[in-house]
Amino acid sequence: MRVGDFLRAAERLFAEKGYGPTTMEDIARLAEYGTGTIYRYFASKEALYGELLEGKLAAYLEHLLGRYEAEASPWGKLRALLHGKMDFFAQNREFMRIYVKEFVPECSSIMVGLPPRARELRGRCLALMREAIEAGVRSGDFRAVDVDLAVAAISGLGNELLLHCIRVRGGESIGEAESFMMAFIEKGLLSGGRS
Amino acid sequence: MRVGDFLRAAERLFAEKGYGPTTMEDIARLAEYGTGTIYRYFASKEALYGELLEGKLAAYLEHLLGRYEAEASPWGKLRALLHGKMDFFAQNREFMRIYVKEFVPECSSIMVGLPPRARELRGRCLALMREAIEAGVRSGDFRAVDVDLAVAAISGLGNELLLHCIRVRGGESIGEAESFMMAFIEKGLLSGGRS
Amino acid sequence: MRVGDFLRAAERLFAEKGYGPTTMEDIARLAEYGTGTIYRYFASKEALYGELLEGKLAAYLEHLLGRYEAEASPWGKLRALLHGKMDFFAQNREFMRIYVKEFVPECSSIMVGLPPRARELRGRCLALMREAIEAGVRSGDFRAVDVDLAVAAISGLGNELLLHCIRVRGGESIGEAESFMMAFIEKGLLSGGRS
Amino acid sequence: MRVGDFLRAAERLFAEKGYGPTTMEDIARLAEYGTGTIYRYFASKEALYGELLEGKLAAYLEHLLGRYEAEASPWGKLRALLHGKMDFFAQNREFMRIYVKEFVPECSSIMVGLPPRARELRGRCLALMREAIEAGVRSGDFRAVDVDLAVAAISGLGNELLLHCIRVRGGESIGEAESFMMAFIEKGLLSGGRS
DNA sequence: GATGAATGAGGTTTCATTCAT
DNA sequence: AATGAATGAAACCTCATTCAT
Repeated sequence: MRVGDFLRAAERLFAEKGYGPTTMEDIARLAEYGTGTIYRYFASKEALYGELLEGKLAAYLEHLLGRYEAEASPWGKLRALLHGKMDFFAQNREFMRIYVKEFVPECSSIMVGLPPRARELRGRCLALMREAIEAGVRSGDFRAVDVDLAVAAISGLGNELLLHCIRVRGGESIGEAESFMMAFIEKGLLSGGRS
Repeated sequence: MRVGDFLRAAERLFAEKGYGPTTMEDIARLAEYGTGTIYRYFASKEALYGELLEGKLAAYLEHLLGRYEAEASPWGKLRALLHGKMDFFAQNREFMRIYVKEFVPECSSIMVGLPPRARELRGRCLALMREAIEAGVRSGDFRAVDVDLAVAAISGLGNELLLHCIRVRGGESIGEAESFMMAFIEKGLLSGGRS
Repeated sequence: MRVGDFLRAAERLFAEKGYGPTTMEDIARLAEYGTGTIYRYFASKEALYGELLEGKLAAYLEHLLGRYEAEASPWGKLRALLHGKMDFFAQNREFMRIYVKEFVPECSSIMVGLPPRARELRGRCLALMREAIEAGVRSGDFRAVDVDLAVAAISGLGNELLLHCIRVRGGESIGEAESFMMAFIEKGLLSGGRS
Repeated sequence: MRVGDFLRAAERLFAEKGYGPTTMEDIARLAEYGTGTIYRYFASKEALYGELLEGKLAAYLEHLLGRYEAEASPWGKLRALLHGKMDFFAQNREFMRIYVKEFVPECSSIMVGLPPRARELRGRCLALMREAIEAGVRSGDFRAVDVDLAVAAISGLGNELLLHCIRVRGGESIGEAESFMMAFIEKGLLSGGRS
């Protein structure tokens, strides 16, 4: 399908060079179509970018939801989300770079112009983690933390670990990073105490 | 000083709109100079960006070093670094957005073009944390974790918490976020165990 | 062909105003295209200039070669070259101005930036005359002169005569100038002696 | 004298880089004055260029006139002019490059904007040669040539020989070139005949 | 539907000239 | 008188978008 060809090409180029430096001609050439053809499927460069984000985020949410709902306990749900994240991005490394650039610095003015649906999807992904943590705090499984801070901390931690795996280790050791992450979230860094 | 005027204006605009969408005319107008004047102080837009990063990172490193060296224990050093980070970025919110955009997704191709000195400074900031964690692991104060993963995790966690504070709470509650972060790094999220 | 349109427009404007004062917009307007269109065919202003020189010099060399090789005697060859020169530039008056500006003052620093192929072509044109004169000196048909000086003298003499024809006489009397040149080269200016 | 400092600096830079690429700041720096100071002595870049040309051409005319008037015979006058030319330019090599660029391709449109006095001075230099040749033709010392063509030919020949000397031989062998030129003008290139 | 040549608005950069000091 | 920081017009060049084929 042509739409998919363009999205795939755009994903690769946006991840490699960033949004600005990527030209519509680059995308068309990589997708092996004429430049003008893109405009039959996307209204503009911005719209193409928006649809790319939306599509990927929808897949990400789907990916998380299945695992999330299969678990009952808060800690199980949280582990499912974290595993799902590592899993999804390990298989979508190009998208990960876009995702991080776009959402990590989700400060007000930067988001201007982003399609509302992409925002909403991203919000629903985060809401799952919020739910899990809230439940865990309520049930006493987790410490009595500020839930929003916990969501932010765990998100950032996971993103950076994923980037580290790709950056330093060529993406080979995501399993190891995941184990580390689980232990870190469970027990922190200091030794002693919990056996 | 003119150089400072331009750097301040550039910092604000790069933080708000990102590098690409910010024009030299924007910067000049905000600094209240003519467009051509910038070029008496900076060779190009890229050079201006580079000098901005370098200057800020040098200040950041300085800021960290003082606190870091004043502490003796690994946990003290790590806390000093984390406090120094929150502190510095709380006072340099605009730079923080640039910092996160630039360094969080430090994947190979994205870094191309960044001035080597900025890279080096950033590397030295991270090296401090690496040292502290390594020492803690050696002394047995910290669990026997992979040091690189720990550095990545703690960096990402801190960045995201900072962003969260600015994003959601208008930057008022950095102290609270810092307390949360310390406890999270110390003990993790799960309750029980360590008293 | 578009490339040709641009080359023709550029030739005319570079000849009239020189390289610096001619703008890409001038060229585009004269060629009846939009400014940006030039860049689909030429990488830069410099590249356009280079390709213009190369194309014309290649044609000039071709033009000379045919006549040159058809002659056997040194004097015949030299006359062929001189006639070929007058002929070619009479039909390429605009290029002549560029040629003279570019190659007459072929002093080291001025040549910087000229495309190597253009230099080479120009060198091959001069080499033909050098060959002819060398042969004539060897055969005794010509006086025993320094060949390099003779090449320079005859080149400069021809260039200036061509310019004179265009300048003063509107280019109508190139035939007359050619006759003068042949006689001048043959016998010099002084009367008496050779019958 | 400041005016002289600026003219000297401008001469050197215009000769090296050409008119366009030379900036007023370049000139001021080389003359060791502030940029703005130039404008106390010259109305504009163009005016500076014009005055440079005028001054040099006036000196050139002076240089020629003395030698010219000291000779009585047409051939003597012509030789005086040619020797004067080689002499003057041998001592004013930087100016020579400017002179050639400016006057060799003296085609209508290129001269637009040149100060009338510079044109006039250049005209008077050429007029001397014209006079000498006219006299020689009238007296029968020279062949019955078209005087204008002869002036053009001899001018171009001399210019190119001068350039050749600087280009190829580093300006060391102007004497040799002058001898060649005299013989060439006298007898042409072909052997035989006149002893 | 598909194309890719054409476009021109807009960005970066240069530099002759001005003017407050 | 001398300066050099400041300027802004104008140059080169890019690229998202259009549209005739």
